[in-house]
Amino acid sequence: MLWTRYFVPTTKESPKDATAASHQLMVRAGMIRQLAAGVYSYLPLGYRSLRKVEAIIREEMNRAGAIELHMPCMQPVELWEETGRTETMGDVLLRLAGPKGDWRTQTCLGPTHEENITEIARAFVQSYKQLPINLYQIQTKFRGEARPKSGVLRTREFQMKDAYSFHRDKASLDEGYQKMYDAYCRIFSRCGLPYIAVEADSGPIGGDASHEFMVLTDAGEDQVVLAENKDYAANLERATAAPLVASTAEMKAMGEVHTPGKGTIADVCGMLGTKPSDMIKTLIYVDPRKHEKTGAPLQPLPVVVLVRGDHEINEAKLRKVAGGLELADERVIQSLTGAVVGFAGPQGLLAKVAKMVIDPAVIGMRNACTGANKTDYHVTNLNPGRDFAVSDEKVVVADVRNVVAGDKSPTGSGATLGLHKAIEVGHVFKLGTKYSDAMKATFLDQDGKPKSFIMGCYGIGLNRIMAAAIEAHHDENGIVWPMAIAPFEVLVVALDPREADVMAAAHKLHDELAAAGVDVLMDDRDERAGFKFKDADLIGVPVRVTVGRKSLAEGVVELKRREGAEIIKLSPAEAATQAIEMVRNMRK
RNA sequence: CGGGGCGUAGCUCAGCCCGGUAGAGCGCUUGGUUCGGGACCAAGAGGUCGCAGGUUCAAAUCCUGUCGCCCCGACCA
Repeated sequence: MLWTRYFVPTTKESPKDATAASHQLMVRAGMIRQLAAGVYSYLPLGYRSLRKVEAIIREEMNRAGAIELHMPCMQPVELWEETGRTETMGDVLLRLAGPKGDWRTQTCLGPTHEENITEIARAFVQSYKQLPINLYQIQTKFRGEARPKSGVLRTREFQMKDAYSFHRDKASLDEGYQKMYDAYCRIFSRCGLPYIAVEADSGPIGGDASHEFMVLTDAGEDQVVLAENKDYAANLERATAAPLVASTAEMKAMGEVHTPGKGTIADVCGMLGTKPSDMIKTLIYVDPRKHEKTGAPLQPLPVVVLVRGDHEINEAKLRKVAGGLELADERVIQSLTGAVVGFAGPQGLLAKVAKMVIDPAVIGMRNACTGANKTDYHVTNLNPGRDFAVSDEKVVVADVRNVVAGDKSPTGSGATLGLHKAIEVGHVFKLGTKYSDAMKATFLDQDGKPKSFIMGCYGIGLNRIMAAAIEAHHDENGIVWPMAIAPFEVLVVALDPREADVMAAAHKLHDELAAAGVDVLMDDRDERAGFKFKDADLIGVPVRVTVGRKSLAEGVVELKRREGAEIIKLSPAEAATQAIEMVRNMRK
């Protein structure tokens, strides 16, 4: 491929608002172009790379025994009503607009395809003899993301590989899940990603086991908890820590202090000189659900949640023990505690609430400080068990906090946990029968009885793989592509395109490489050397062969890898051989 | 959805406060000089100033509305 005959619109400047390195570099390298918020065109260079990612995924999925099919982007809303996900997906589900009663209003663009695939299985898979089966597709997904960001890391339209497996029993699901897990490891390794697999929360998609494949980088939006000895890795939403050591301090007499206007933990600590870890944070939640007809709240009483002052509530964990709750507004808090926001404490509240959820870290506290349920006052030396109940039918003691850096690994190894930002590039779930039950998708088992399919589902974000690869592999000059997903494998730079000898040698190199099956691009532009080297580094082709007038006069060309500074001078023929060798070694 | 910011040439931005001929750099075209790490000189092409109303003799500039984009937060296979 000749650069002058190709289309690589590189630029020196990148959009001011591009903060992620991958975003800046993809724009500057002429790989992508934004059309609308969270919507991108893939220009030839970007598309070549995306197609390579796709090919690797396809190969590995096929190798793992999955079968490719293709489902529609355009789907009837009715399908989503079968599983109640019009509700749970909310605005993420993109619906077409149209006049009332028009077919368009009953049509949406698919954000994922559990319903679609389950419908297919329901129609065609009737016997246990057809199981297990894993069906996948690589296809465009649409999601009404509230806030697209970081270039192609979070978009409203993106490419996804989604696979769905169907099983007759748990053991078969476990096997299928492990097969996908292994396939994912191979895929991400081949793409050159420094990934880790972490335990994950399955979120609204449901199911009981799940792993996310993460690439650690500050450009990511997810938070991963990692033990320093690597014996534990989990998404923050899901992560737990070893129990904290309970204090054995002697209980002191409770007191009350005047803390005018000090409604936050930081304020109170600043004034009283206590540590946040000696405070109890008292949060008031309400159940937002209402009776369909009357509009009255299903649960009129609030729920109180206690965590230590230096800890944060983990809403996902809270949802599991107390259902979907929302933070109460000022009015509810005032009427419950008799104080303005910022002065709530657990003492004396139990009778007035539906439930009190206490984080175990709070149980282990002694002589804590918290709000006095009286505006501008706090209490000191509050003791769980003595000053408020920690066992009662309304009390639930459960881990509802986020792990913090410095916590210890839940494996018991004593390893310290740290927090890291990460990009989620893949996610595998054991779904169980959530969708097959809802959609009455059954097969006849050996005993002649209908049973719901036991399902798994497995997603990979192709665009994120590209972006994550760039986040992990770039320097101040540009992208440093892993060979397997580089848009081109070798760049032949012809430095003096008006010299017949140079062009003849460059063309010959180009043709030899191409004939050997190497993806080769030749920069034949009539530009100055520096300009072409800058572009070469920017687009990050892994192997560069420079053909220049001076060195050619000595009978050599220059071979250089994008990573590393070493320049090898070789005869053109030898350079071709070595470049081909390099490419083969680096492809994996 | 809450808070903030920005829409002026293909790109990055100035001009707006204080109304009066629409600008710079990069990129592009032509000619010349240069030629191994984003060269230089000269001459050009290129913009209904997001859109719609309003105020005014006169609006990129002031007012109102609207659309789009970005950032922080909330949300999130």
